[in-house]
Amino acid sequence: MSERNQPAATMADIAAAAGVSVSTVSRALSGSPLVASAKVEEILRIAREAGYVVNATARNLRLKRTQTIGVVIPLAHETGQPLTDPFLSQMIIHLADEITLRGYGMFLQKVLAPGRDWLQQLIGSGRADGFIVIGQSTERETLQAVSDRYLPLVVWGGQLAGDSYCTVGTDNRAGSRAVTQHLLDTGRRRLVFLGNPKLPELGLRFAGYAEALTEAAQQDANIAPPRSVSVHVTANGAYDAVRELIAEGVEFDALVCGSDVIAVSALRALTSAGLNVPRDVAVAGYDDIPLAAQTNPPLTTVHQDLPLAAGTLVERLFRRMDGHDLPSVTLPGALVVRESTAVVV
Amino acid sequence: MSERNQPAATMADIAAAAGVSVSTVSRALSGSPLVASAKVEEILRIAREAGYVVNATARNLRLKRTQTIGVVIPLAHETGQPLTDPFLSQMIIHLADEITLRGYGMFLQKVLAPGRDWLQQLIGSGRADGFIVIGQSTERETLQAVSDRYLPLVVWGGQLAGDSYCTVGTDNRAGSRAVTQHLLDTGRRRLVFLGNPKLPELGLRFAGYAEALTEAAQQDANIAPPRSVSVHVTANGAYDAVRELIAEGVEFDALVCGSDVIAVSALRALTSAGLNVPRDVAVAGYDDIPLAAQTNPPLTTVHQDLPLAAGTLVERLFRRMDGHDLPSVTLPGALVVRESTAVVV
DNA sequence: GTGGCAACAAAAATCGATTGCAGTGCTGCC
DNA sequence: GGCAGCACTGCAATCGATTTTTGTTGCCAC
Repeated sequence: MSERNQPAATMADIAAAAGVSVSTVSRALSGSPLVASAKVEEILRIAREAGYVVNATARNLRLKRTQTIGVVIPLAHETGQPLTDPFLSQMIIHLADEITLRGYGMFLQKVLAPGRDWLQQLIGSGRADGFIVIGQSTERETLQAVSDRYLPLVVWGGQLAGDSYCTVGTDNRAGSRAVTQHLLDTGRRRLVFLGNPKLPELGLRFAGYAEALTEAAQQDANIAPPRSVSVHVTANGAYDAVRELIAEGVEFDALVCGSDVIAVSALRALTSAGLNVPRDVAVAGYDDIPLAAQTNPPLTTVHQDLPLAAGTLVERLFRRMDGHDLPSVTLPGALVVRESTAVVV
Repeated sequence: MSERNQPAATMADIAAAAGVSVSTVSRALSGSPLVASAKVEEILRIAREAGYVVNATARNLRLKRTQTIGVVIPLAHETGQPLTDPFLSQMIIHLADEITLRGYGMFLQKVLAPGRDWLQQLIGSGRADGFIVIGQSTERETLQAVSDRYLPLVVWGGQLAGDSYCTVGTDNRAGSRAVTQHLLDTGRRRLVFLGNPKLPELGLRFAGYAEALTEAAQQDANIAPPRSVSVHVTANGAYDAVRELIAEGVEFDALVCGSDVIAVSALRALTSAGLNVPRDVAVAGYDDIPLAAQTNPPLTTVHQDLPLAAGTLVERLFRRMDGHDLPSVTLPGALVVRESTAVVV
């Protein structure tokens, strides 16, 4: 819009002002060699003076592409919760970086209450040339159904058996296994997993935890069997869960948390219950958010390389947009040992 | 797209399948009373079976509205830096919440190297019905120029004298003044400000700091004059700056940091230099990001209510989109005292 | 029997940019 | 003389939905 409450100039206006046809203006603006260079300059000058900008909507309609990537966050599992996990919000920023770098825009959509065809709707609407879905939530079937027919789609999250859609994520199972092994190696014997294993990523992390435990139990009968405590995604979910665990008299000397956010909350709960970390209980997280290095004590966790993850997601997506049907990628995670799992002598 | 590599169904296809005209389909889909209800049901059924979704681009072109809000992050001052400040990334998430709640989509755009008319371009492109600009960066003139002619624009940031565009932000000057006063009250005398005062928000925070100092100096000659140390926005910017400050032999017993991110970095620098916080040096931040409560020691800072801020931004924007020319708002900030500024007896 | 009026459906124009194709007037070659 | 080529330019169709206009029913009353 050039003036307040005044319709924006169109290409036809510029054409009229320059005394040429609309197509000539279009070509001049797009640097086509089919227009005399003197005329191009004049048209550009007039367009500049009029503050003319090509209307993206009209162009998109005509060209059937939007120069836009859709980033979708389905939140089926905990409706209404604001998404405050720093890991995810940082992910979005990094995605924005990568997408902007490639000259695309980013259309961010939170799906509060996924309906029957939410993803179909989004894709069908033609708002974006490709989609990145952050987290599978409980929407695996939807993703599965859509990916059979729609190529430019990439999902952030753990790779699950039987899923045909393209995911990018760290090896949740291996990461969690490494953390659990580390805890066992440092003498912990009664490890509880904190998080809802029904969510895809947390399920894999629970599996890794359970695997390590079961294996170790064959050597050492003192190792308690796997046990998971589900946790709400609210700010105090883990806090409440841990307090409850203590109140119930459950014995444990380590908490394997499904995420750093859960771990931080668990730390608070333990401390407030008079337990010392790491002396009485070791705590490990997952993600390595910036906060993890700053907690008291600093948190042992599994590092996920966010810039790499975002870069890989976007790179995969663009190649899929070019028609290549690429498989899923599993990125390495790295165990980061800090004081929250230290051995107190 | 309904099938891989197959063009999506259009309204004309649905019309043909239903044996009616396109306009009838359009009306049926939009619930117009001008179509017999039996026919409506049949059309809806056919559309559903075909997996038909109205093409947003075409609709937008026709209706001249996009149901989309543009969120823009200009990064003129530190080009190429990924935006990892948790405060800003959380802000984006909260904005996404508010925007989604109102049935709009969010178009997120990072502007890496603002050109002459970046905002004009963005607005003129017609990609969004209104824009939220996060941070004024060095782009005050651009904002000024645009806001004279374009109403649906709201800016997050400090309110500066002479700016006519609509801003929403906390009272940076007062917040910083309160922190500084708190430090003076607890016995600190040589306070250094950490951050680049040329950036709008940091300028206001520096002003508040300087005000408090200058006033107090009239009572107490021992109070050192205001002094600011500019800091790069990189991960280690503040770290380096503080180490340098120490190396230069500058004496200080408190650091008033322009943001929590700066403060956290400063904490590390002080600790690594063998200084104790808060005994030797008090450190205060600004923003109250989640991390601030978890640092060692926990950080005194100025809390900014992020959900409220995002809500206000969006609410203002929507009312401006309705044609109301609303003035700027200043939200309250709250001093949060934690151990990083405690008095050690 | 027909004029008048609903009630509805179909055709056509609209939104703004892009593009295939058909000119434009002129030169040069066969 | 006729036709191809040159270096452009412009007409008109296209994209897919919406809205306006126009047209066609059916029904009732006079």
